[in-house]
Amino acid sequence: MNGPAIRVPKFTLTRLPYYYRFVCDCDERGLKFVSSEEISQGVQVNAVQIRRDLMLFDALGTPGVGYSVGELRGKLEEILGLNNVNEAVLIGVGRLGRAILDYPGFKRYGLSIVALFDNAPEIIGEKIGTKEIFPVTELEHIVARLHIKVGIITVSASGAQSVADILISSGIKAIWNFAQVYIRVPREIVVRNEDLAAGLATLFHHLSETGTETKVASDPPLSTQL
Amino acid sequence: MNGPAIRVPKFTLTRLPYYYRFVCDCDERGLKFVSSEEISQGVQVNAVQIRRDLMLFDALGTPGVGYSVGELRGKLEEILGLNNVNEAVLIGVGRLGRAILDYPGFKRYGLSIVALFDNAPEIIGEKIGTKEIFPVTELEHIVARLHIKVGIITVSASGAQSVADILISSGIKAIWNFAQVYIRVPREIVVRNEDLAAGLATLFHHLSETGTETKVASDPPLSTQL
DNA sequence: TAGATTGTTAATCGATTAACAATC
DNA sequence: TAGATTGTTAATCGATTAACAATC
Repeated sequence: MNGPAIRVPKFTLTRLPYYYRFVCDCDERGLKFVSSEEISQGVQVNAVQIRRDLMLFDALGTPGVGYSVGELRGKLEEILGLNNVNEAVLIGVGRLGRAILDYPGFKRYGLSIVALFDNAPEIIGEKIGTKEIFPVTELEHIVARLHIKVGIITVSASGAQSVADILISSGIKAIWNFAQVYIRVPREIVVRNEDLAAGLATLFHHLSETGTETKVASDPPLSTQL
Repeated sequence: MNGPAIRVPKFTLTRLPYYYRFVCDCDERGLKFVSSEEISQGVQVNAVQIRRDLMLFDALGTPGVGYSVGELRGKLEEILGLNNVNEAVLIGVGRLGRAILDYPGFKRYGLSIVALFDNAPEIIGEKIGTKEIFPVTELEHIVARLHIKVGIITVSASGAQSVADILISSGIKAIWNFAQVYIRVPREIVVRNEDLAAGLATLFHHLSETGTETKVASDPPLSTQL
């Protein structure tokens, strides 16, 4: 499909979603072309960087004109894997789980949460929208049967690893972990440990710096584990 | 207080919260000393990197022994500005706002949300725990009077910039933005744009890569704007 | 054509890691 | 002392930016 196996720089990948969001906005405003300089303004990334990043994926523009908005959008969707619907299960239907369940930003990304799980007997069977909450004992079974590839963990820290283990043994490929612990997984499983508190800490650090020095943090939200 | 104005590498700062979490865990387990190698295991960061990062802040260990858990914890708290209580206001008391309001990870970080704001008449006056929801028209007034330094934006994308503008004009110093837009602020204000969907996108990308190549993403959640 | 903006190479910059003497 | 683990320098690696010819 692609040439000689592109090696994507770690940080390029974290910038792509921002380009994507900006290009979607352009698209919705009806723009046909956009220059790297304009994207640069919108996402706070150097224009050369952007051209270079896009080049890596053969998302090419036209000299003197810029990038076709429609084409670029399509290309980014392809790179980011947004064309296929990504089915997921979510474990832990507390407040955080519920917030994620209707976080507006996911629509664009083709994320579809197809089943919910929790341990608390009093909410099992409850429906949120069209989705029923199942007991965690059903997790392995359902994930395996529906061939779900993504698991979202929103349980407490103490329960996270065991949930992860169940997910892995039922054939999950990627885990998005919001619990306050690092979970350990085999090499072939993709994990993203989302630690909101860590973001907060860096914010506080900047805040505690005195006057002039304060450089502001933005956020290609960064990085990736091996 | 400090010597010749330490210049902290951008990424060092994003790793610190992870060290902190690990060291807290050690502390709670009653450990007195921990080596850079042990921390390395726990947070998935090279041990040399850790020693170097800590060195920058004069968080020194003892050769042959390791780091004093208590001392290191204290030092990290100081660096991350966790000793002073950080008062914040939260604007937008929807599901996301409520989730953040009781996200367990914040306790450690001295974040205290002291007032809530929303526009929806039907929830104004409602109390969440001990905190009342005020109308957004009161925002400027209250922030200024209480000298609040941190604002958390959990409104929809369309409302975010105007909320930010109000916060800024009432003297806020830092903004933690969960809305799906980049907000623009003056240079001296610290912003962290938290885009959960972007995290999702990188997860999907890894997922769509074929077989052997799949290196997993972890996440010193990254980065900082200028 | 002249002006704009691209793709790409080369130069710079910063972050990571390897190596090791110093220290408990 | 011997063993462990540090602090720190030097070497490597990768990411960013400046410069510019090629192209529309």
